[in-house]
Amino acid sequence: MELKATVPITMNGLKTACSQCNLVELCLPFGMSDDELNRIDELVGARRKVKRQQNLYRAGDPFDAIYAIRAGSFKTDVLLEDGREQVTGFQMTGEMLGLDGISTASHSCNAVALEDSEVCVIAYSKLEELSREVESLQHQFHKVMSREIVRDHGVMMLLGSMRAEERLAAFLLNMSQRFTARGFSAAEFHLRMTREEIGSYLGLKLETVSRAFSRFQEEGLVGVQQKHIRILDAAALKNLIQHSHVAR
Amino acid sequence: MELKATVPITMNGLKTACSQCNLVELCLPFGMSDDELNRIDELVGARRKVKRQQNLYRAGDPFDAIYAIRAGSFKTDVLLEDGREQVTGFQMTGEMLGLDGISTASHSCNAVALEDSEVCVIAYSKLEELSREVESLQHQFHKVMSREIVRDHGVMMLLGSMRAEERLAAFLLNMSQRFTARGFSAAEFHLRMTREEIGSYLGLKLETVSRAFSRFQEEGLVGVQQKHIRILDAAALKNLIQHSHVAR
DNA sequence: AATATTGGTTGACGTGGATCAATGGGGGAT
DNA sequence: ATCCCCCATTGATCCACGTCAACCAATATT
Repeated sequence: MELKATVPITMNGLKTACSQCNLVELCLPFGMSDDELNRIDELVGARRKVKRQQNLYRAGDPFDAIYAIRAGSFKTDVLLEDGREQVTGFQMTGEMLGLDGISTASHSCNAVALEDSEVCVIAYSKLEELSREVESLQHQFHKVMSREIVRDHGVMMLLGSMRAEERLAAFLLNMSQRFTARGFSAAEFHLRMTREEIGSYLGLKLETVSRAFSRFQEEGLVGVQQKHIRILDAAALKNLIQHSHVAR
Repeated sequence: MELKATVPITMNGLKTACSQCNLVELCLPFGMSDDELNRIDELVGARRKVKRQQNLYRAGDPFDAIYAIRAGSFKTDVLLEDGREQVTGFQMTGEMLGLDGISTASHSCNAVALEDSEVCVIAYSKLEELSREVESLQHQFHKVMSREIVRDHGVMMLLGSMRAEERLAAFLLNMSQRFTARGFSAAEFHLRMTREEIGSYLGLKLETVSRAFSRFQEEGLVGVQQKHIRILDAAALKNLIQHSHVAR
């Protein structure tokens, strides 16, 4: 899933500037002109590497920065006192992490790397400062937050109104679409999360996820080999979601 | 649930200024100084009345404003093509509606009044403009959006990891807390939504909601008379959520 | 006041997904 | 390269919640 920069590495080592980043089309600076891009180049203070299974931040940590994923992928989750975990999302390159922290100035969930990853650290104070000056940054940031809200509503729909196989179908189509946006195959990809994490995200037990995968395989909708997925009949998956046989 | 303005009505009819509004402590201008309040008085262009069962906006409507609830209450929902409805939230006075629209410049859900209500219309372009000038407005707006994200994660936890009675307990405690914040009784309140709407929000069928209410009543946790609710043992309700007997 | 309509409660029964359990593989660690 | 533990799969059984249905209460309509 690692993306390599297509621009030449500059002399002074690793440049952290957004203007030099090939993820610009997926990330916060989406749609900005070169001029605007130059103005926000100071936004990313540093990069930070996070090893697989390590936390980028934990619930309760003081909030002072948001993060853009430069390479790798993450999950976010919330924990109940009794140990129950709810995965609230999976994030890939170009997506933002940490928006939950603005509300109370401390993070409300955990962010864990699903593989060795790297993020751009965006000091929140600097983001507010710059987005008062750069209109396009302000608007783009608002869009990112709003998109997160819309995405969450979609997950609620999944969790509240869909059956197990519908949930998994929606999940797979969503992953496929996001891989496509990153220039990878829509039909063939590698999941970085376990069946248990998928299950937690979809409100299902890992056995149910596994069985749904097997069923999709039997019916020729997808090819499943552990974490390697091949979408064989995307149309049938879409159909499954909208035309569920059971009235709910 | 109707709140009356405690400030005198000004001569020139209905003043829409935030500085004149008694909901300032719950709403977007929370925590602002008088100076700042005066600067954002132009934010609210108009008020709009919405009758019970009517839409404030629908999914697909072009987005140009967000709304602050002045009086009354709303639900937001998303519909699947096959007719399934997922209620994504219930909103009361001082809370914001329409944030979902920023992302694509068109609304992604429906907002329906649960009773005759009134909202303040905040032109989004003006909000962006003013929040470039007024730092506290900028920050407060970001907090409002972030809070929505955190709330949504809480709902995912509900839907993905909790049992029916836990969900209802969490819902009741949440309602109680929000009524308290508005100066109403924490122990006794009137729900404006039907069992079916509660069920949709909690990912349950209306019969299951009804049975859970009855069970809480039997056990002396709450008094239930249709939509009128009395919380009799809040501690027991809290306990129910964190210490579920079933390991999930 | 009479009637229609919508919303809520309760019972009987069915089922989708959880739980419990056993068995194999793959990939990370060293 | 090898080991071992985590992860995935699959089967058998169970149960929480959904479904179907009847009935009643509350509120709106005339």
